[in-house]
Amino acid sequence: MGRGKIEIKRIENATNRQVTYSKRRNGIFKKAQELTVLCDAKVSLIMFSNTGKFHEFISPTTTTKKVFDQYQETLGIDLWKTHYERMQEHLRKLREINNKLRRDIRQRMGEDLDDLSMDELFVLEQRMDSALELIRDRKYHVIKTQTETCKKKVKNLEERHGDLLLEYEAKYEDPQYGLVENEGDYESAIALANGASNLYAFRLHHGHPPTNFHHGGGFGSHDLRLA
Amino acid sequence: MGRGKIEIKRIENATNRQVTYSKRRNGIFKKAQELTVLCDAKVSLIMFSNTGKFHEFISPTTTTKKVFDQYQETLGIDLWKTHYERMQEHLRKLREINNKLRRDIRQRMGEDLDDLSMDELFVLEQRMDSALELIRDRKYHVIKTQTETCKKKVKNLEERHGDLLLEYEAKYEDPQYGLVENEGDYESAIALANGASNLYAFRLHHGHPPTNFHHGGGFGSHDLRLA
DNA sequence: AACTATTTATAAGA
DNA sequence: TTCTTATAAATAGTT
Repeated sequence: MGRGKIEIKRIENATNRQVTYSKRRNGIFKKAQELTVLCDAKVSLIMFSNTGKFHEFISPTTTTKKVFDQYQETLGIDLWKTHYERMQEHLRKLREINNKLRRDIRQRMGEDLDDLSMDELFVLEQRMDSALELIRDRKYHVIKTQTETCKKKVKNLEERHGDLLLEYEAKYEDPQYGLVENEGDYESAIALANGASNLYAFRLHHGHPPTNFHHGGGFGSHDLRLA
Repeated sequence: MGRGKIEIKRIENATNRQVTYSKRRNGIFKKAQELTVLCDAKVSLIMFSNTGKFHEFISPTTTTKKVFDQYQETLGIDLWKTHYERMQEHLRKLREINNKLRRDIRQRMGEDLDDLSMDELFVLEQRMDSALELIRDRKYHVIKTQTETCKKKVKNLEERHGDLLLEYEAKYEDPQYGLVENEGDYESAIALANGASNLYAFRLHHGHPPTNFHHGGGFGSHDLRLA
């Protein structure tokens, strides 16, 4: 339809091809639009020119996604099936591992034991026992560390206390110091009082490490923590 | 283009609409085909009639999936993004839970304890201890059940042995039974011998339930199982 | 589905 | 690209 009939084969002249593409693209879009209206149809028309330029027509009554979904539904296929399936499989495996881990934990909590054989029960018991030993070791280590830290602090305080005490007594015994200077030491005196209090509290236990800290006696001693 | 000009609006007559749809569909498909060839373009044309009938044209140089992928790539969107994201989020959560479960198990195995506070260590120890008690209870229950089953079997065998013994002795003492009939009892005699052997083995323990079966002494007794 | 008068699309040229 | 226009193609209404 034009000044001359043309053969339907690739237009070799690039400019010509581009012009024809532009004209016919408009033509086919118009046709798609008319079809949509006249026949109440849903049309999706997507085109990429040989230079990669993109154009599309979509009936106003729908969306491209809907057309894609309906396309796949109609043909009973899923173009992204493998991708989905890989994810689904991954999810399934994770859930499975999850359940196994949960079961393991339940058994370590003493539940869900009915399916275990004698052998499995023995193994579980031994593992629990050695784990418990490790946990107790760790606990005693933490306690020991805390105790030592505490001792060092106290020792430090004792030394500072002794120094202060000496200084304080020296000042009291020496009449050349008036009250004015002593007032500036008010906070030091407070600190001194607190230090002495802590010191006394500690000395109650001094030289008597609580028996609870020894292996085998710690169970149920939750409220005895030092911190 | 036809005998008369028509207004571009929905054709109310269903038959007419259907005929027009059919004619124009062919027209637009032909146009798409020509565009594909003349301009070396890629065209995807998907149509659903108002009755839901599906038709498509796709340039032979491509596939519908490729067009969909290229469509999304060109527009920089992912039409199934939310779907994917939901799955990804699901996967992420599962992995997270998984890691927590693994950490819990490691701690129940006495590993990974460095980050635990004193309080947490106490709680863990107590939980492990009570779980261990449950596991031991279960183990002793299983052992007890097995022992009782074994006892019943032995008692049963003892009774059958006694009966056989009586029958056997009766036959020996009674000269009216010849050797021919005794030969038929060969297998019974074997069974008897085995039964007696089992019985003897059992009688070694009889009346002395192993102390290991009692609560508190079972640890390390893995090789003592009866089965 | 085929026909055909008429409208529409478009090839070539400007 | 857009406009023009001669001509090819599509198709509405009819058979």
